[in-house]
Amino acid sequence: MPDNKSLKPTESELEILQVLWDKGNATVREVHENLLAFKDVGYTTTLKLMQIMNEKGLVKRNDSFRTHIYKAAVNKEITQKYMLNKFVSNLFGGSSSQLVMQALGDGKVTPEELDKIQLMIDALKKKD
Amino acid sequence: MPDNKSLKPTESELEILQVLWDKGNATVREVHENLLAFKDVGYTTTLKLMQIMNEKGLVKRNDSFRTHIYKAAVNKEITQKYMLNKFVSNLFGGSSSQLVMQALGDGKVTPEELDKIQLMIDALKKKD
DNA sequence: CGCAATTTACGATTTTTTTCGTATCAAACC
DNA sequence: GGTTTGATACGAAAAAAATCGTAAATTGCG
Repeated sequence: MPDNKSLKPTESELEILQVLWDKGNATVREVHENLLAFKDVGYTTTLKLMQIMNEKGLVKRNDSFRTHIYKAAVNKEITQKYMLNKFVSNLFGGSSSQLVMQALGDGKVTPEELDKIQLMIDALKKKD
Repeated sequence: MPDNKSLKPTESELEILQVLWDKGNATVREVHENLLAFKDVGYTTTLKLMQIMNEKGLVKRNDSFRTHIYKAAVNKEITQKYMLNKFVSNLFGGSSSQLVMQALGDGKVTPEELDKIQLMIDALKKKD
């Protein structure tokens, strides 16, 4: 099981992690290009952030080549879960179901996804 | 419908908002006492934060008395929704259903709450 | 080889957020 | 009335996060 130390990525760090989770491996330039799609930021800013993340242990890098190759060092699901807990207690007084209701209400969930969620609910109910 | 300006409370500000949403009205001291339950912070820090929030328009205050009385100036649900959107795009690549699945998986949702969620799903499905 | 392009390293600055000390004022108390 | 208590105002510092400029190194190419 991947590690779970008390790592709390900042918002910018999360943006980078998302790219890495998605791509698996990536260079600074690749990550940066992805960020540019929705954010205006300089290359060296991205670079610096990724260097810091490396020091913190949020990412790993292979620097045996001239162009370093990065990958996430924290597990996606674990990080999501950790941040989700924080978020739920920060904004929903700890009630996950309240958050779920809010999230479903945004109208962006397709019927197919609703089906999947329903399956999950059924499975959870059987457990009791 | 309450206002919706692009107000982005910080983490500390959210902690204060939660107290105010819960209590309706509260003095600085009351809020501060609530914060102390889970956080170590000085009184004037809380005071200052609430003053800033007042300037920003996050809270309103009645200062006709010596001891000011504060209340939230932003709607709870709207704020939750706004922050939720940010969170979903920050951590779940914009997929609400992914977030829902994660949230349900934490095992903290009671069967009764599951029922409520299911009702909501049914209602959403009918809409198509 | 020498030049252009790309990359990392690094330091420093800027911006945002959080924190708190000190001054001041008003009310309550003896 | 003077003192203690509890409140706000305000400025400034500290801490955290984000940004970027510049320099140095490596690679590839003409």
